[in-house]
Amino acid sequence: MPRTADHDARRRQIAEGVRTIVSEAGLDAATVARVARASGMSVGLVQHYFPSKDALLLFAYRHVMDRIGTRVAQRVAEGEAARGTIAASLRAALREMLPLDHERRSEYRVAQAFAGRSLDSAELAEVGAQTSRRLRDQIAVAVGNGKECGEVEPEVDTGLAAARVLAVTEGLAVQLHREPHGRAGTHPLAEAADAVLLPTLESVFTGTCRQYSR
Amino acid sequence: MPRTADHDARRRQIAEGVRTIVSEAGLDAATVARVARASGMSVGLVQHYFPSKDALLLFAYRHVMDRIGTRVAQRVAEGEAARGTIAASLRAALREMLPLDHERRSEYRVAQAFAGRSLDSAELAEVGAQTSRRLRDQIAVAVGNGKECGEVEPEVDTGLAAARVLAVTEGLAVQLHREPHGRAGTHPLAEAADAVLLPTLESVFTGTCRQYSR
DNA sequence: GAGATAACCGTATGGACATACGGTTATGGC
DNA sequence: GCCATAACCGTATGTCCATACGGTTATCTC
Repeated sequence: MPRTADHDARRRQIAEGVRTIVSEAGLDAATVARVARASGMSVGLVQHYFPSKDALLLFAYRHVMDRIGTRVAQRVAEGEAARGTIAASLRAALREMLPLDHERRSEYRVAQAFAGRSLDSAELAEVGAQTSRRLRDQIAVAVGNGKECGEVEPEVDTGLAAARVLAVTEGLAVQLHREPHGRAGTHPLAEAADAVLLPTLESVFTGTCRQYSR
Repeated sequence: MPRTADHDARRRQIAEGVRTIVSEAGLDAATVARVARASGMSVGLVQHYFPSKDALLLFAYRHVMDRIGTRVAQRVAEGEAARGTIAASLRAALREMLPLDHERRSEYRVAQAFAGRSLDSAELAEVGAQTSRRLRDQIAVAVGNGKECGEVEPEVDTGLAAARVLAVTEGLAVQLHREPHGRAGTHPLAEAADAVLLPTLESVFTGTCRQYSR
């Protein structure tokens, strides 16, 4: 047997290169040659791990979106462990989607760039759609738990509430990214984000939890 | 004097070509040659009216965003003329931003494509930011009018409410575009849109108008 | 009706890039 | 230690495209 390499690790390394380039200079700047350099390898090696540039970009997109989805899920889990209210842990999770710091801002830019290119490619579009569904389902679960617990009125339409919460979060992300300095009156970004997010959350989570733990 | 042409009309004609191509096949498909063909003219003529491709795209982006902004303003004006509630005319205006029919869907796709490319170009980003500010200001005016009229409680923060309404609208647009068939339970798109939009509007416009006209 | 000038056309050119490909190197098993 | 084979490299190739450019046509003015 010849020498071996960790294919998955290599691919992730390349995807990180894509992420860096795209977030700094946009998707058009992500040529194979530049991606190779950014990942510290040669053009030929990148070709070795991906059959085409399309496959490369698709993988990178999935990579980034998975990271976001995972982080959101993680925050929800943390919230449950901390035994806070469901509304509080959902708030923490949703904030993971907002471009509030360098890391998340970078991810947001990448997601935006790929969303734009999704007009061409059904495959890319599917990645975005899947991520969106996954997020909305996670929110819906939180709302459902809220019903059992007493934080949410039983007659609330779970799916609709989830759609509304996701909509306000995504829309807020758009605005935060366009105006990173914060609006006239409101000072730090974090406050502005809560000022938009919390009223919507409170309109769904109107009650308080009856029992100590689910 | 030699023969003359309507420069503005020509430029708009070209911008329409861009819009068609981008909405059907994405920004990458918008080569100068294809734009020329789609607008029914030669490559040379397109060059005659735009100094560079960047300038061409910038103009086209402005063109599309202006159209959206104008349509929104128009709906608000219509609502005032009809003497309905402010909430009702705002609802009509916001629906102009949603990808509910072919026309608006096409515009949404173009806006999305350009938003993605805005990572490269500060000029493109500025167009998006301006449009966003314009929309939020229009909403803020509506909320302000609502206060005078009695539809909105005086202690509501106008800017924040506007940001929230815009956020939910933009976020809803994202979801509608990704799932054009409508979600499991909800039948036509229009209903689904209202189901998300109206609760948010009602959380701002809680009262009824005291006087017959402003 | 003449000619000046803008409107308009088609092709040439040079650059950028994705991909193909032949070659080199290192390392697992024997 | 040797050899098979994957890991890895650099360059060649052909395509696509934005832009440059020289040429043609129509029309407004006088």
